Amino acid sequence: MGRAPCCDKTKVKRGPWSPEEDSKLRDYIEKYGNGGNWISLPLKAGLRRCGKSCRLRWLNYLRPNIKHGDFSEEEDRIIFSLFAAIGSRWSIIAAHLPGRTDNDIKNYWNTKLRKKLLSSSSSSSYSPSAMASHLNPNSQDVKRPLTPSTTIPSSSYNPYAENPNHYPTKSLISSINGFEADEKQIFPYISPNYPQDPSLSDSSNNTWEASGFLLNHNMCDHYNNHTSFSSNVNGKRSEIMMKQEETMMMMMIDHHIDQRTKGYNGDFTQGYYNYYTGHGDLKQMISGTGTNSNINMGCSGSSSSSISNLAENKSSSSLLQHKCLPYFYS
DNA sequence: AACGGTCTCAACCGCGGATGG
DNA sequence: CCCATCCGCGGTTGAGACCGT
Repeated sequence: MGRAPCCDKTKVKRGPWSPEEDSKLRDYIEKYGNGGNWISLPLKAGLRRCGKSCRLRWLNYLRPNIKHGDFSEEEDRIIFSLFAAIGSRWSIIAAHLPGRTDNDIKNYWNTKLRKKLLSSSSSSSYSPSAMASHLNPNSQDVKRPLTPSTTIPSSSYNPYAENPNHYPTKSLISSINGFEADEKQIFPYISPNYPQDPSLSDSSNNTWEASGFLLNHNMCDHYNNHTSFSSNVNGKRSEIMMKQEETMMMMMIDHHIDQRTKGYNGDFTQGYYNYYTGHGDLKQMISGTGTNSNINMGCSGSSSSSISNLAENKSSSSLLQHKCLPYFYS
């Protein structure tokens, strides 16, 4: 048995809205609001429409302060950053772009941005360096030579599936705030001793702390309170910079997972990375002058108590949990 | 001008989650 | 707890616009 329809399709009008219908809907909502019930609204407003259709029309087209027309480069960059970090969570992405609707952004991504990204990348997936080149149009894409692919199941979303060596490189690192670094400066932070199988690690006595890779990331204020950002060494810090750093971090995590799952032919389950952050910025992390904090790699599921305790002992830090790509060992 | 292919984007669909009785 | 209802979201569709030949 299927799901009951939200309204009788034979009694409601469908398809494009007429100017008369628009004005009826606008007038009604401006006078009375939606009354907390979209389903009953069409009857009250004198519209032969489904309530869901009214809601969509209002939210995506009639509501005040909707921005139509071309997206700016800044908006493009925000979309690229957020897509790289959280994927197709259009409503969340829309929340960062005042006046834009999730539907608008989704359409824009599907028709323009995705092609833009793919045309700039040799891979048909969303590679980090392609993302990076959009985060910073001045960065140069540095590619490693192609080697045989891993046996990671293609059903999993894997941005490296077609080009597993297309990891974050200098182009990505340098895209952050114009800072120049190379991968030799970054990847020693990934501990070579991290256990291949998370079940081999003892999370009861904080050994996770030593098994992660060290990364200083100044995201705590962003997550704890969206209205407050920490400043960088120059006293200034923009939200886009935060997003770029977050993207950067996710890509480094991707890299780490990929390294650890190379050749693995079993099943993967979706899991979480637990990481907690300290203060300082990316520059300080790379140069080793900041307060490095631990990123706890590979702990699937909810956060472990040891890491929670660790976070609680650091007043200036916070525990974050990021749902990551489905690369985990099952 | 005519035609066919491609693109755009408003609108629809169905699912999962929240809520309330 | 269960169930019904509604909301919000992300994926998909298709009519009309646009473009190339």
